Parts: sequence; C-alpha cells; structure tokens
Amino acid sequence: MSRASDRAYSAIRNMILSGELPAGAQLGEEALAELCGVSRTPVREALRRLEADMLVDRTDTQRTFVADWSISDVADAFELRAMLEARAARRAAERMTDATLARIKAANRALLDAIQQPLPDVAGFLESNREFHGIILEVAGSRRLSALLGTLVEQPVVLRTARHYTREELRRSHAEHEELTAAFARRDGAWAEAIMTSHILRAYHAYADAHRARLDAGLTQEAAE
Amino acid sequence: MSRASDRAYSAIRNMILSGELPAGAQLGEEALAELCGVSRTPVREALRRLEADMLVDRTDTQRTFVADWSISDVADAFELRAMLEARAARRAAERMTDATLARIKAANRALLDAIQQPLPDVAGFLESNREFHGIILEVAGSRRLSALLGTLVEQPVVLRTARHYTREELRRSHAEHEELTAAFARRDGAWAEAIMTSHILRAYHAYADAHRARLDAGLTQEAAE
DNA sequence: CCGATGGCATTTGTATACAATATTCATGTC
DNA sequence: GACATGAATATTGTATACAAATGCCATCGG
Repeated sequence: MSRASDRAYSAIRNMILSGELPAGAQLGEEALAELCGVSRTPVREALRRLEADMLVDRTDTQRTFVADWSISDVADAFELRAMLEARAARRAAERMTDATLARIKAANRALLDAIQQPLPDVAGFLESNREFHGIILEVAGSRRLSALLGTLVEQPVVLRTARHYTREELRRSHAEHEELTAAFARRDGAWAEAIMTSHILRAYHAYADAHRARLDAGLTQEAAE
Repeated sequence: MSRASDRAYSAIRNMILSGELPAGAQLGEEALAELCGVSRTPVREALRRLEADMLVDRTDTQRTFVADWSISDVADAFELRAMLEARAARRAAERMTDATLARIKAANRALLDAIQQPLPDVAGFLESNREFHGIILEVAGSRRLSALLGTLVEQPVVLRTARHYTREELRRSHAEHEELTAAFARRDGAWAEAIMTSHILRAYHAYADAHRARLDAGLTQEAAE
C-alpha cells in the first residue's frame, strides 16, 4: 500500500466513506492530486478503481462525482449482497475444516468482547465482523465471489449509520453469527445459506429503519451525521 | 470508443478472447503500446480494466499476464452467472411490460433466423443471444446486477467453444428462450428464475462436455482451436 | 429579455521523460 | 557444482508537458 496510486485510492475512498466528500461533489483530478500529495497520474488510476467500486460516477463527458446512493441503490446492493454472501456461506459450510471453524469462533468471541465493553466498541465490532465474514469468503474458495462482493460491502451512508447501532442490535448480530457457526459445525450448507440471507437482510432493514427515522425527525442526511 | 484507452482496451481484450494472446502470456506495457499504436498511458488504463474483468492476472510484483482459466474457474464463473442471471430474470418477469416483451420476442426470432440458415450463422446467433440477455438485464433494472454480470459473461475459452455448437444445441437454446418468454408473458418470476438457472447451467455442461471430449481426443487446448 | 455564438478558462486525455523496482545473468565463493 | 551476490537490463510507477475536449461567460442579434 505504499505506491502513490494506492495511497490516493485509500485517501479518496476514506473521504467518500466518511462523508468528508459529500455525495454529488465533483472530483477534479488536479484538486485531488494536491489533497493526496501526488501527481494526477496515480489519482486518475485511483478514480478508475473507485468508479469500478461504484463509489464515484462519471458523466458522459468524463467528469467525475461522488456517487449519490439513493435508498433504492442501497436496497439493491443489500439484496445482491444477501444473495452472494448466502452462497458463500453455503460453500463455506460444505468445505469447512475444524481449523477454520476455530478461527470463525475466535472472530465471533472478539466481536462479543467489543460489544460487552462498558461503552460498546463499535470500531472493534466492525473489525471483528469484517474478519468473520472474510474467513467465510476465504473458505468459500471462489475468487470471483470474493471479487463481486468486494464492491458491495462498503457503502458510504451505511457505514456511518453503523455507529449508531444500539447494543441490542450488536448483540443480535453476534447471536446470528453464533447460529451460523452452528451451521458450519454441522457442515449444513442449506442452513448456513438461510441464516446468512436473513442476517444480511436484517442488517438492511436496521439501516432502512434508522434512515426513515432520521427523515421523520426532519433532518437532512448531512445534519444527522 | 474513440479514446485511445478504449481502443487499447478493445484491442487487447479481443486478442485475449480470440486466443491470439494465449493464457499465461506476459503483457508488457511497451509491447502492447506498440501493438495498439498508442503510448503506455492508455495501455496501463486498459490493463487495469482487464484486471478488474479478471481477463488478466498480476503477480505480486506487478507483472501482467493473460489469465489462465482452469476448468474450475470456468465452473465457478458459470455457477455465479447462473445465480445472477436467474435473479435478473426474476426481476425482469416482475417488471415486464408489453413493449419489452415484444423486443424480447423479436430478439429470439432473429436468433431462430440465424440458426435456420443452411449453415448455422453462429455469429448471428451469438449477437441475438447477447441482445436477448441484454434486454432482460435492462428490464431487471439493477445497475449493480448488470455490473456484476459484466465480468462473468465473456470467457475466453468458452467463446471459442461456441463456434463448435451443433445445430441441435443452438435449437435447444432457442427453445429455452421461448420458454423464458412464456414465463415473462405470465409475469411469473419464480418460473423465469428456474428456467434461466437451468439455461445457464445447461450451457455450462455443454461446454464442459466439449472440453472433456477434446481432452479425450488427446488434443491440447491450443491444437483444438 | 431570451437565446445563440464565439472565445477564454478549466478539465481531462495522451505522450514522454525520468525514477523506482524487479529480473536476469554473470561472477565469485564455499 | 550449487548457491549467494551484485551489477546490467528490462519493466513498471510517477511526474510533467502539452493536446484535445468541455464548460463558462460575455457579447451579439433578434
């Protein structure tokens, strides 16, 4: 990650995910180059990668903007993610080894630790959650599946919403992970697939509810951050 | 498609899909630049896009090679494609309009025409087939689904195998398209999804059988072309 | 006042030069 | 003879200059 184009990619990506670069903002290559302390060449490369990630949009005349995720875009992404992660879970269950099962259990223990802090450690939760899902994807053993899911997991608004998860919601995630672990222990692909589908779709509705609540409170998305 | 980087992308992509650049061949930026008549800059951009398409691989030290699709890679791609196109078919059935249905029927009529030539017009078949699947994807109305499928449809070896389809296999494709059209006419998403799954998986097995036959004949993949 | 037109400013695209890194091959040492 | 070492070579990464295109704004004509 020391190449200039990688630094530019991470920097711009983080600014988009954090909301520092708001949806709809124009991304001029020169301006970004200055921000990242590199020349336009690596910035251009970074922008193309972000375009493939669908984090930025380009107009017909080659101007680049921060992608504006409508609520239906988010729903679309979650629906596809549910299908793909469920497939990954099924494959993982069918190929599960005891060693991998131990890693999965460890990840979910770490996740529980993060939740049980006096103040829930959301960053730690997200990290363990990423680890948990990452192991499953690894065991599923499909490069393509991993690649496809790559563009679906990180969504700007959703990530920011995660910070507001209640302890109850975090606990629910942990419980679902435990159930997934049980399905893996039994090598039951159909069960794992079903739990994963419901796990992702529940997360989607948690987000959608929070989103609606903010709208009802008469706040704009910006103000709610 | 007049920008130099687009031309480079198409040129290199075609050389890979046609087999002119064989699997495993190293892709030097300078050499490709000369081949395409452009400088290294657009070639680099093209290579990044091809990497995202998984048509080329890069080593840990940034060297680029034509991706080598093992039979299990092909199986993996088909499995995912079946899942995603089936989902698209379901969504399309649920959103079908009479106007779109007419376009789908027209595409399949064109496909039948291509088949019924004295010598089956495989290029025409492939074109109509692309059109047929393209309309479904369009009606499915999910940018992400389209994007994900984009990297799965064109597979180097498979495309070359298509040339050897028998008239019987082509007819079978047409019949399955007809059945899909019936499901669309009824707006029956579950039916459309099931037919599409079986349509893609049958195509996969047709390829796998042909592949095996070539191996049994003691031919290398190259020699069989 | 509205819309079209032309030219200036800005932005993106491409080529090229140079820097950094990887590979190769010859050389020397054990 | 095998392996490590290190220059020579080849390849990729980045910066920059310039070309092409796009957008903006002022001016002009209706």
